[in-house]
Amino acid sequence: MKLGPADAKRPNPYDAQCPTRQILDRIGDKWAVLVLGRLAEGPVRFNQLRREIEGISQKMLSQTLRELERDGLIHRAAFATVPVTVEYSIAPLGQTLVAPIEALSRWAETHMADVIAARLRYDRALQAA
Amino acid sequence: MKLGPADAKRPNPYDAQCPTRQILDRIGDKWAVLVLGRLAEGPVRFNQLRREIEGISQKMLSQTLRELERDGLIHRAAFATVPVTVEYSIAPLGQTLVAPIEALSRWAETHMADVIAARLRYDRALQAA
DNA sequence: CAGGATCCTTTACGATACTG
DNA sequence: CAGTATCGTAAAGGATCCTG
Repeated sequence: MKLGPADAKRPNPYDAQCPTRQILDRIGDKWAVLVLGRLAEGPVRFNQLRREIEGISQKMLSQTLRELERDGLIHRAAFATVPVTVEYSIAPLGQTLVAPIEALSRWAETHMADVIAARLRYDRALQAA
Repeated sequence: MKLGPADAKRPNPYDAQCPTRQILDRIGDKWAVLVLGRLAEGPVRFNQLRREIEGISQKMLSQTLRELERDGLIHRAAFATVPVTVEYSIAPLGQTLVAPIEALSRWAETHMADVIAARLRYDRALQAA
């Protein structure tokens, strides 16, 4: 994106069609990141995934998987067993997204203490007023 | 975070309190990223910001600014002029967050074409069925 | 100018029930 | 097993009006 003011020459982040915005929307999706993270470790089946990602509803899981697959970030393989078996795995494209996400994770781990301290200061200042 | 399965030894991303999740939530916030990006360019006042970030409502802008300030990512300076003047600027902590966000932006710009192609394939495959 | 308070609509999401 | 469909609630967000 190059963070900056609107500029006709480069993608305008204010535009819903801006690539960065679309990716940010995906990253911002709690479940999408968790699913991608799990699949980065290796292929998993639907219900196994559901068990491992505690708290996700089956609706959100299937919805998240469909969107990730549609974007080419993960791959879905169905086997005609009885009952049917479906295995999800990370796609090459999705693999390339893992590093930037991890960069953000490292920022979070490195600076979270500062953020929390800032919040305490802010809340205390409010209290005083 | 280190994307991976739940593991008692490292922060559990499924936990709402996980630092990574909290940061991801913030980054996922459309307006927060845009505001931070604009402030990275230099200090701006409220209504100027509102004009530059096309499409943001005053409610969302003030709400976003408050959260960013609370997290220590930006700074708010009020001047007792008449009428009052308030200038927002990026804080040192916020500055350190710019790079990881830009990494994500670069990923988006680099791979968006692939994502769009994947979507077309996916949608066409559905159509065929 | 820089917001707070209110209302109202839209969306997200969980829970539940059903199917190939 | 791996989902889809439906429903109801809760939360997000825009529009509008008001104020120091």
